Amino acid sequence: MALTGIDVSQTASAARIVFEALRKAIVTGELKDGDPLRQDAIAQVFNTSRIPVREALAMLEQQGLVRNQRYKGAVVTGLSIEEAGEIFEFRCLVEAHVMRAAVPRMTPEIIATAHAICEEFAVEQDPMRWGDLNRAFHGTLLAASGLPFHVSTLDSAMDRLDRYLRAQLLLTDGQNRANGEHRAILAACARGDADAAAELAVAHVRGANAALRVHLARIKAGFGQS
Amino acid sequence: MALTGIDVSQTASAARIVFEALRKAIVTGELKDGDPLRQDAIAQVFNTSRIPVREALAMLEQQGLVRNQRYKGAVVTGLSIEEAGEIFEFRCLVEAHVMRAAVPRMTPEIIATAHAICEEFAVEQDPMRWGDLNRAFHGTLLAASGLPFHVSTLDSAMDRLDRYLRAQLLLTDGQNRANGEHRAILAACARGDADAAAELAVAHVRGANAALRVHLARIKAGFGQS
DNA sequence: GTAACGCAGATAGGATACAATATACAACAT
DNA sequence: ATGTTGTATATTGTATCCTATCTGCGTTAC
Repeated sequence: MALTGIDVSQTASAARIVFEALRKAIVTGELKDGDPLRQDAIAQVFNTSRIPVREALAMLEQQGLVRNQRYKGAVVTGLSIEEAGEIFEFRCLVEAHVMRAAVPRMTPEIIATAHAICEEFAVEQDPMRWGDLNRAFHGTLLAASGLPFHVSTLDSAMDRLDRYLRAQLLLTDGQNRANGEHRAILAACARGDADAAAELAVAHVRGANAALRVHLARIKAGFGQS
Repeated sequence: MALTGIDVSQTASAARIVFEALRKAIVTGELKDGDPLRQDAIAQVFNTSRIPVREALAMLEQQGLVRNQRYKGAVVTGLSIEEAGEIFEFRCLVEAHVMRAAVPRMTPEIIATAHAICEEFAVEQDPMRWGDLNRAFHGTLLAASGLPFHVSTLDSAMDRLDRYLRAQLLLTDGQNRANGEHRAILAACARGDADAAAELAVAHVRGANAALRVHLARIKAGFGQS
């Protein structure tokens, strides 16, 4: 028996595929706040029936990405400035803790991987990929912590914030700033300075929040309208 | 038109009812780790079809309370000692932060409500209600923080831990200990000492974790078997 | 003219029916 | 006896159909 095969049982159900696709579309901002999600339309896109779509919407609601109103349908949930601010503070709190736990456990391989992502981020031309690379960078470092519950909670928080972060990266000097801060965090990790890495991570998150507030305030004041 | 009525549109869908009922059954320990959840059986219990049941199971999976395996069905997820320990530490981290934010915002009414729950907890005979009262106590204080995302995250963490806490309350001197610690926390809140309240809350959570570890270790060693 | 009413189309919720897959067990070959 | 294979049954995944509810627009009463 020298036969190599892939685990067929892992083939995802339609519901899971739809869930992941919708999740990504919401997180990246492809689907915007308040956009209605029509079961029929989604079912057609994925060439399936509405049953798996409904399961996907139920899951998205649990993640806080969608609001479901009986007999009215699902819409993408937005965030107020206040809500976004709270979630940023949550990230600061938890990410600092996780980073402190992660630094002493980082192998040279992890540092190298993060470094590669960092460099790719710096030279990437396509703004659509910045968000992905940003999350990959943070995810790589945090995963070393061995604290999967904390990390998954941060992931969930990031899902709520990511569209706003992506928008902010595009419209300001965000990419450069993020790039510099990522390098500083990585350097602290590489020299094993957990406290510095945690502090830099917090500053990084707070900076993004501040930039975002300015950006949203401008839009609200009518400057950002197209 | 002096007619008062309730918002009929809030009548929950079958999926939501099933979700809440299963969630409560899992959280309270009525459904135990590894118990299989048969769609047909659940549908019969709630006198509905399998469609809403499947949506409920999808939601429970997002909450981490259930694991769904394609064509095999859903089972209640258990927690290893390590996983439970991590979630306890998460609670310590977040609850301390939320408590610090909550104390300066606590009104006399909130203190009074928490006090009433505390006293009810002390004299309650039915062990099945201890868990509910414990959560109500913590929830009342934390809600004052005005940090709904943090609080909902803590709630989700509690959902994962609660069955173990309830079991531990039953088998040790847990109720007395919890009761004393609750009163100490409440006293700190009442005198506006946020730092003390946060520290006491952390000690309270860590104590529960320690008691639980001892309890689980005993079971593992064969002492706790019936 | 305005506001209430009613109807029609659109859309979500749910039940039933069918397909796909897993599991247990019996029959069979060795 | 043991291991393999076929088959029956249980269970999950999905499609289709029906029902309940919402929404928008035209009608009508005042």
